[in-house]
Amino acid sequence: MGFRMANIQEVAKKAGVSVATVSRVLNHHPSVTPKTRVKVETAIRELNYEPSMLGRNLRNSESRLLLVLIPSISNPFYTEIINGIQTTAIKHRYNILLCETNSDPRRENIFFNMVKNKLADGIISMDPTINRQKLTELAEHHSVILCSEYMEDGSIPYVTIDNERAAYQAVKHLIILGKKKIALINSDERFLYARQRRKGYEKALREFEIPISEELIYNTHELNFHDGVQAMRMLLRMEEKPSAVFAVSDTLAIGALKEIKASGLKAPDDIAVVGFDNIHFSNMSNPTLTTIAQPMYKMGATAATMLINQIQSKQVESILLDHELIIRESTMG
Amino acid sequence: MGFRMANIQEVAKKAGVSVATVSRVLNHHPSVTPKTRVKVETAIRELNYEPSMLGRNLRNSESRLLLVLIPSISNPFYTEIINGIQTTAIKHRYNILLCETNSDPRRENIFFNMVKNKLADGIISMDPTINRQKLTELAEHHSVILCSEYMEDGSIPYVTIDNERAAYQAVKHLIILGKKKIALINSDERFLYARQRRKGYEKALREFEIPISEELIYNTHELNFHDGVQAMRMLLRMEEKPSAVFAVSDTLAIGALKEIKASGLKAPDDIAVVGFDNIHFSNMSNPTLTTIAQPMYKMGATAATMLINQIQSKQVESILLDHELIIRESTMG
DNA sequence: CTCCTTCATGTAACGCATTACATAGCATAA
DNA sequence: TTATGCTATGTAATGCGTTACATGAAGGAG
Repeated sequence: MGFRMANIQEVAKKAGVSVATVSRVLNHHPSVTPKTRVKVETAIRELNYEPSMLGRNLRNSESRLLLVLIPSISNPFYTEIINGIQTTAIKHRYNILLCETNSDPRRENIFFNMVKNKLADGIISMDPTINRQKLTELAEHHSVILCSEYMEDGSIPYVTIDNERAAYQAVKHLIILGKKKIALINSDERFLYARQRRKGYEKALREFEIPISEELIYNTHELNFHDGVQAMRMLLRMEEKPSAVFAVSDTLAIGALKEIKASGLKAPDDIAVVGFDNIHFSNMSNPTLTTIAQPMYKMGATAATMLINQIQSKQVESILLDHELIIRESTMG
Repeated sequence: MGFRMANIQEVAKKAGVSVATVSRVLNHHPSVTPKTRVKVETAIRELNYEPSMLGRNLRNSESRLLLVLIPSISNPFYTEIINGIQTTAIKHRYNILLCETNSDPRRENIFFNMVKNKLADGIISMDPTINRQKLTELAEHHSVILCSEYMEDGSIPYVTIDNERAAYQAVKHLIILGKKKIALINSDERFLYARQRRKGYEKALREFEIPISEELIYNTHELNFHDGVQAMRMLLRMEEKPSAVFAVSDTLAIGALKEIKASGLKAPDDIAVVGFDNIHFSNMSNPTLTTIAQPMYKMGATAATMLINQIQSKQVESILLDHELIIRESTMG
């Protein structure tokens, strides 16, 4: 594999011009004679030359590459967001690289370094487990945008939804359907969104004067289907079973549905279920899942736009996007 | 954002040594006095210096970054493979970057260039729509491994399963259950795996002297849930409905299941369904899905090992891994 | 005391493209 | 014809780390 591509000097030599002229041809400078241009272009073709991104970045401090940090690609929640990022980036002649951190700090570091070293022009982070301090440090001198998950101090621009209000609406929907004993399957409350959604849950209960019971709140370790099954299993062990469940993610909710069915109960009549995220599969489950839809594509697109603006030294402001409650069979069979 | 990290010369100056010495300290060269080492390390700490990957790559032709090309991250099939790649790569001190091509040739090009330009050390491609010619060209002088999808001419090393045999077993399973009218929901037969799975399907039918009917073969455009629904809908319009379906992907199969249920039929009694891939959700569908499990993690891990070996100029051979038929409710309720 | 070895450290070239500045050449006007 | 301006092109510095080779000093052997 010890192969060297032709470089700019070889092209210059072959074309009988200087490297500067070759560079000018490459960059479509106006001040090149058509005759010279042809000579250079011929040499480029003959040598099969392609300019090195490495040399170019070194000189320009620009790679036109954006990094997108996700904790795990197995979470379908990110799919549409990435779509939005990708499409927007392409439109502005940027490319994106997906970086799966698996919440491993060493890996984070490498990606941060890529930005520091001009291997990438900026980062969109969707990783809630990221090292806040390091990211904040990075953001002092480089372009960083937070997407979906964010930091409350607000020093890094973010785009997200109003988690508290979304959770509030989801739970209110259950209450209006006549459900009183509403369980919450929440994820790890280290995460901001988890704390906010819990707040919304409690707010709805309080508003309708339903007592908040710690027994009805189950915190999972991760967001997998299996965690949902597990959580529901625990909730069904209660003497007086819940009549509704709000799960902070669709994967959890689908797991809960599965367990409800396994225990011989029926959704929504015995237990109604609301999820969160409106992932593709929420429409394929049986029953189909009532859920909160985040404007994921738009969120991604917005994040990308913000990042590109920031790279171009424009002022950017954090944005809250609207969500939507999508009512399906799991609450209104 | 116009910020410059300290570079090696500044560290050298501060420590009162030459850049060479700093570089030696950085690379743990033995020939540095403990005293000098301390001086340099202090300067590094004080300046908050981190070596530039850019300069280093430029010089070393090594980035310790691997590219993983996937057509679309929305396909859960890739999740476990990527896991395997990632874990193996990390073990060898490599990092991976996920590149979603969306089958856009322009984007492919950028990623190919990253390799040509030493921004990455090699590529694992899982994209069946990739430009074969360009990839073959790239592989002449750079490290490339194909994973899951491959090219028959064999000039690029690959790791995959025996698709024909897997399909054969899936269909044989249906036949043994007493099903005679077995439909095939295949994807676009431009793809090698699709042609191979069809071959296996036909082989099983022939072996049991069941006539092959073009009517029972439906080709989808993509692999989405919705394509599966659509395909099943068409198949259910037939006068004599199929009594079993083999779908070449779980997402298609789950779509088919959904449509079967929607039309008032029951799986597996009326129509048995077998999928392919054993994605996470195949265990959550209702009924759970009989499917072919590919050793995805192992496939990824193998691909990564092969790539790293190739980067280190070792000889690598293509590998066929074993698959497994996982029997669940959709064929044996 | 001199010569040679050994080891720590320094010097400078290299990899690649960009671009400010310099220069050559030509054309136009006086 | 000479001076002046303009344009096409070239020269060389720059960004950053690595490493072959050079150099210097110190220590040992004679």
